[in-house]
Amino acid sequence: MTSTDHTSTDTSTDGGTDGGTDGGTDGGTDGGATKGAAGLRPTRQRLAVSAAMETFSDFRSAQEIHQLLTRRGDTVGLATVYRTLQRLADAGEVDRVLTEGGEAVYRSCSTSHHHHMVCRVCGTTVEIEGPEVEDWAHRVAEQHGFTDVSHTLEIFGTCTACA
Amino acid sequence: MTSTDHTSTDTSTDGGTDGGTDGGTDGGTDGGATKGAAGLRPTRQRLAVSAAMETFSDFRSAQEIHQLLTRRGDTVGLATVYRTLQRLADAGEVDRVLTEGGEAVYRSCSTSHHHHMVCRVCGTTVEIEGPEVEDWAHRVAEQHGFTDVSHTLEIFGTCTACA
DNA sequence: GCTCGAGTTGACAACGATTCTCAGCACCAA
DNA sequence: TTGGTGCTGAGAATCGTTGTCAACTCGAGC
Repeated sequence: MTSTDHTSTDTSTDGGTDGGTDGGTDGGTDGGATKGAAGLRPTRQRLAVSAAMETFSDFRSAQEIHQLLTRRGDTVGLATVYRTLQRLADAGEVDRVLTEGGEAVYRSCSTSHHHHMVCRVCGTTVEIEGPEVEDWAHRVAEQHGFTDVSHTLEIFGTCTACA
Repeated sequence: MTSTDHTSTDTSTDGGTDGGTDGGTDGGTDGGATKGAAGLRPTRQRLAVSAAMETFSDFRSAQEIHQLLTRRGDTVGLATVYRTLQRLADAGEVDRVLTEGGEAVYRSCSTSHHHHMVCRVCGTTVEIEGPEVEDWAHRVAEQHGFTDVSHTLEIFGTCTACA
């Protein structure tokens, strides 16, 4: 998994996929998907996905979240789940990270810059701040002449419950 | 992209996919794919892939490497490229990391524990060691009661040539 | 209330990276 | 030569994700 860098001003380099379904219909406004920003509607589906994100603290895949919604009686199309999660991630309200197999998983998170420490057995996830790491990353980048620097970091281990 | 943690003793959690093509025919021996270890043969294809890995220093996808091989006149099947790269990665001879889109990319690397600083424009990659980060990660993990700790870290920026 | 335009949905189709399948090949020891 | 094991690769299959588009929803303006 890769942690999400909330302070990064990275724009996605996957132009081919990020044009996506919503590309043509977006007003281009950056706002929270559920916050009534111009052009964005708080639809039942979006509210349901947002609410579902608050019910777990580990990382879940879009399909898992879709199933969770169905079990809650909040039927939302899978494509809509993906879209909504992408919106939430773009808005910094959820973290999107990748499993080792390349699958995207999501988790509600705080908006400050942080990293994740994840139990490799049960998935329990702890948010961690690391000023030392920020300092180090920027220092190292300067040494090599890199500018506009961002980073991702993830810690794995076995939590006390699973040890 | 996610950096590879060479000192990690993680075993893959993707049981479904890692049984793979080679599962049935492997002797189960862990050795360098090109090093004549018991049960593993230095086939033309494996040698070609290994040699190709030494011709570039940025991260390349399996398909890019496949094309590179073809252009060199070393025709190797795509499935074989994937398999061989997986072998090399398992042996710690190449780094396998994921792009933001979830695609696996590979690069020849040193076997010591290191991280990558990658130019987001041209892909130039610099290997970096970070003892401070190791210390920090272990300290933080201890604070939260995590054991058997590993981590991934990647730095992105714009290199001097692209700035 | 009606119309229109913009936003959005969702089932199904499509995509693309990756892995599986299996007949056939390669190699080596007996 | 035989038998066993390792390996290949083209095409099939897999799977997470995204595209498509008809239909729906909503709100502004008349």
